[in-house]
Amino acid sequence: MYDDISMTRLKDLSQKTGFSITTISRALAGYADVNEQTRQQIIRAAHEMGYQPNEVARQLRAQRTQTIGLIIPTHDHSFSEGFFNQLLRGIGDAAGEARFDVLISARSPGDDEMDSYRRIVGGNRVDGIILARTRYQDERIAYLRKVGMPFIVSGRAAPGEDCDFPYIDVDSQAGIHEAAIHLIRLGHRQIGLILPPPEIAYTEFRRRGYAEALADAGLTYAPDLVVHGDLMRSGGYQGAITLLERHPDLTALVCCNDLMALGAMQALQMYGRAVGDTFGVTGFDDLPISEHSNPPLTTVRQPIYEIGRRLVELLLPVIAGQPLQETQILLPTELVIRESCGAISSRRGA
Amino acid sequence: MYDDISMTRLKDLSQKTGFSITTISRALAGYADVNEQTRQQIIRAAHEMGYQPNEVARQLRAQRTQTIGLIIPTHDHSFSEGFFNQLLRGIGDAAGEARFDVLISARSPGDDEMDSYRRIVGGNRVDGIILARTRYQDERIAYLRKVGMPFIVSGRAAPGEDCDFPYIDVDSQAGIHEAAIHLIRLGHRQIGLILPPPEIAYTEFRRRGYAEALADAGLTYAPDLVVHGDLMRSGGYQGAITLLERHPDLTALVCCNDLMALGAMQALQMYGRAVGDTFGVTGFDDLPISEHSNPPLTTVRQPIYEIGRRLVELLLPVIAGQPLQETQILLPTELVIRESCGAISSRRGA
DNA sequence: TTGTATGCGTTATCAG
DNA sequence: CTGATAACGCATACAA
Repeated sequence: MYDDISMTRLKDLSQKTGFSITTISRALAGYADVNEQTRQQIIRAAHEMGYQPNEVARQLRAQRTQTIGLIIPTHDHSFSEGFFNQLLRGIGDAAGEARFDVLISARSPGDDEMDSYRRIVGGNRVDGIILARTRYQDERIAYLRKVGMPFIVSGRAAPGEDCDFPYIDVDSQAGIHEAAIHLIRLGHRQIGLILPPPEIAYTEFRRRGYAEALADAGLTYAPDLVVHGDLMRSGGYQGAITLLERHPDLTALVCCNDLMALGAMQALQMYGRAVGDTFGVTGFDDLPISEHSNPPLTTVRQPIYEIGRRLVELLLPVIAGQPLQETQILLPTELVIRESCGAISSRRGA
Repeated sequence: MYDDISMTRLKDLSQKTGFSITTISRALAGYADVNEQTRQQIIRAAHEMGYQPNEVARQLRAQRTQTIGLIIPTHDHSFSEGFFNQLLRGIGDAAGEARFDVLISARSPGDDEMDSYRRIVGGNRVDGIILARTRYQDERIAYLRKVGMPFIVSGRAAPGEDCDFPYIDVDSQAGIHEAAIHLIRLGHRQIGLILPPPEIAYTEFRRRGYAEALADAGLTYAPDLVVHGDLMRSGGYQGAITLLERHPDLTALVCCNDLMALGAMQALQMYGRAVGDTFGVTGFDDLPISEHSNPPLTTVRQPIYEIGRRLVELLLPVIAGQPLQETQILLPTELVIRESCGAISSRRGA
């Protein structure tokens, strides 16, 4: 209630200077058809009274918000450590440079996610949306398309689904393929896979990368070597245990993100496996943390920060109504080899 | 330009149903003085046409935005790994539960930070602000106070400055004191300190905690055992090297956040110091990463996520005009002892 | 129970 | 060069 002590409006400037609101507005906006003396007088008054245009009124008037929306499940613990931070940093930087703000809607566990979308998007709070972690039959995408809100997606549609929207994704399939091949080259034959949850669109790409690598090496794909995890440490931990119980002869594990790889390593070490020596583990993402794990994690790097930046750089023209040429971008990954993948033949001291 | 395909307004519902805008508005808002049949008819129409109230118009009308502002330097690399993520997660969760969104303004390197404040705050884009990482003579606080925008601060004013605003902080001084005492008890006498940048308000609290601990143990405070770092790994790395060059007999290092401690450990190990054995290192924050460093970091834990939540919980009543009782909260820290602090006498194999 | 009129603060159109 | 007026979409005081 003790708000707005110094809230100055055009009307106040008008009263102070004696000019009309229109003239004030035009003077401040830099229009040429304002007497230079008048302008100076107005600018001085605006300065004195600490005038700051009401952005909400501007938004209503202009039907533009200079804001990008991002709807994320902050309550999802994988948020706090993993992918989203880096992505947000890239988004924030690029948005800031373009004088855009970022509106974050954090859906709480009980809520319907679509409610957030309807409120933010349908409520005209943003000019465009960045959507992350695509899902099968993603109704968010269907909604955004229906209402015509500019959007860009981090991650393609799942294989076999229509993918006629702008996105940036990395080639998960090739990335996981490379990681699996790396393990195979090191001599591993019993290789488990910890996938993301099945509803996530890229899960199938990663599964395929793994399956292909096995096929390339003449190994058979055993479904019981594959489990799903929750993309957090706990998922990797439990997944590793499950696989270890099923297959005590397991010697390697492909994990579909770094957090799960870290959790898996913990379980493996608890089970007495020598990760980095006789047991191999790979991750995906290359989070900062992964460089400092014990042993340092061999992982499939994706340029998350850069992706965040480019998402914005792609979204802004769409918002401005300029059709893009390059609208679907598939980035390569890079296998970062550290020390978490040993050879199957013990090489300690070799 | 191909926007707003399905943008329905009250006016459209009015045309469709034949009722006035007022009645539509009141029916949808659940007012009792609307004929129940009318209401049903209106609700059905709203549903059919996918009506979603324009939040910007509502904001302008109500002079409230249901939004909390957070202005952060995403370009600051410490953002992506450190304190802010966790804080943001806490803020996001608590805000989401209260149906508030979070507006993030990411100032780019070149910009004047105060411009962001003026635009967001003076522009009425938010109902309240969360301000993090207080500085000396913090002009942001002066500004928020001047314009009467509700705000709450993560971190007190620096010692000796007025601190008549609501905040949540941890007792840095006691925390660092405890860490330093821990090292002293383990036999360390030559203990370095890597502080945050001098302009940060809590820097002096942490310096005092260190100085006090030395005094308690009858050790003298040597200014050349103290350096400032940038709160990132690089700062810890460089700080450790500086101190090591100055004092080759150094056996322990108190670092004012975990990231710097991690960087310092790297430098120390490069210089052949046995961190966790003959050399002791402590951090501050207890980031998830610190549990998994090598060796695992002994650190002063602060409940960052919880702080984020409580910041929102404190801010909301202020926004609602309810004066708070407890307005300045000082939380205790907790020393989490892991393996990065050895005793000065070699105990390898002891 | 419903409708008319007004205003939130801004910008654009148009007339003087 | 300047000003009156309208409109963005919504919600309310007041009238009918």
